[in-house]
Amino acid sequence: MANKFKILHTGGRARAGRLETAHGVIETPNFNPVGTQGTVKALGPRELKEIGVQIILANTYHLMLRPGADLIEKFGGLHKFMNWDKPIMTDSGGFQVFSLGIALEHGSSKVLSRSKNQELRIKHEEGKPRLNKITEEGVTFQSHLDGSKHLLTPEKSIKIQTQLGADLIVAFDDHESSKHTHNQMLESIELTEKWGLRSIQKYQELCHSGKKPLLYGVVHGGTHKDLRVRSARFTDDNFEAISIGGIYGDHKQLCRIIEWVTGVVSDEKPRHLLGIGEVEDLFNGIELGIDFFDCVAPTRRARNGSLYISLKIGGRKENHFAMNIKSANNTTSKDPIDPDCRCYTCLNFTRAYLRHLYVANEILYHQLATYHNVYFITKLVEKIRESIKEANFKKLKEKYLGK
RNA sequence: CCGGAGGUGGCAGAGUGGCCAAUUGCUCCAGACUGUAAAUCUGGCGGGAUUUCCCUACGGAGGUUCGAACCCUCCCCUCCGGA
Repeated sequence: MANKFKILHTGGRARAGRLETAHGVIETPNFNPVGTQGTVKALGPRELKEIGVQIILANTYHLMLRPGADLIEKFGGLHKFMNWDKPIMTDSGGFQVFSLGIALEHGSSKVLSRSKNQELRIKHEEGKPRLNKITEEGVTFQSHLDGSKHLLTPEKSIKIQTQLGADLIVAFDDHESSKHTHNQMLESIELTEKWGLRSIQKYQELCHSGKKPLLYGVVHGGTHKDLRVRSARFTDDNFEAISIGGIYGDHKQLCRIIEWVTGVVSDEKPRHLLGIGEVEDLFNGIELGIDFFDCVAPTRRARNGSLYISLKIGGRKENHFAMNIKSANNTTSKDPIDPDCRCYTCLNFTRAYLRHLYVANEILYHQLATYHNVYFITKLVEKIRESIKEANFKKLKEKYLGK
């Protein structure tokens, strides 16, 4: 039977288990590399399997706009389209639709701080702000590709996700920034709840076979404890799987939010922390009972020259366990990125060569760098999984993060 | 040798009397990155004190001027064309 989640080991709130899906088993805790557009940037399925990646995350928003859900369905679903026969999770598109428009108005730090100039330029060119409109029905937004207008609703999101054939899907949720008042946040989670119920309804309408996907509800509530708890209870009451979204703030804030949610939610349901996946957060999240993570960190960091390194050569939370391949001191380095790493990149290439590839803008850099980072995170989570089985988690965490 | 063009910060290349320590691009240096509009973005890039500051600088040496990268004279060098 599909979608069977089983916890096999626990240690405090931390747990290790397995989730069965139509496309195979995922061992938990696990990390989903992000493959927004039906590809983990710079890595093919062959490399992903070689690394040991068990699941990837793709995105409803991007795929509905290009190449379109109907087209992918005609190819037999996303698995066949991209030639990946292991589990796929799709995001609902809620986050993108939010970050592409609403963020501009409300000033979401997560989105705005990084693309302010770009946003402003586009705003100027079009002569009007790109605001997305939220109504009870759904979100009207403009495509980032051609400016065309679209309406995304819970029903549409679920429909698209089933067309794509994902194993794990996410209910369509509303997003508010961390700066919102308690009242505004309350309104937001009420909308998320309504949309959640409509997502469930559509899901039940479309999925009845034994191969039906697992539907995650999304817990929101910003940094307000009562709202997070309320949202968590609602999600637990109505969904078979729990995801936590709308995460803002520092690592400690993040811990608080996770703690509130995992303290309320049923133990036997899988829990996914949306969009989070720096090393420090993986340890903290797992300690507090998270089973799944997805994050662009390893892939994006790789492309931007930030490569993960182990404790032995200076990896620590302050530097996000990463070094910068661009640094001048790598120019003549005959060392690999990380002497302890057994990945293809580290076994075969020097820092000097990788730096050269980066500086020369060569495609191979992206392949080798992304391979390393995804490998690093995948193996780290593997190690964490083992540590839970062997009741060593606390020790391992202390080794990485200190006391 | 004659004619023509030109010599600006690591490179290319603006500026042609004060708002120039000098536009811009590249290189270079550093940093950021958490449900990917991201092979992106931000900052620095003569030296020193390190709020409006000082010094050395636009091939070299003089000169004109209150003031010159910018005008004049001579010298050196590069490129193109002709002998």
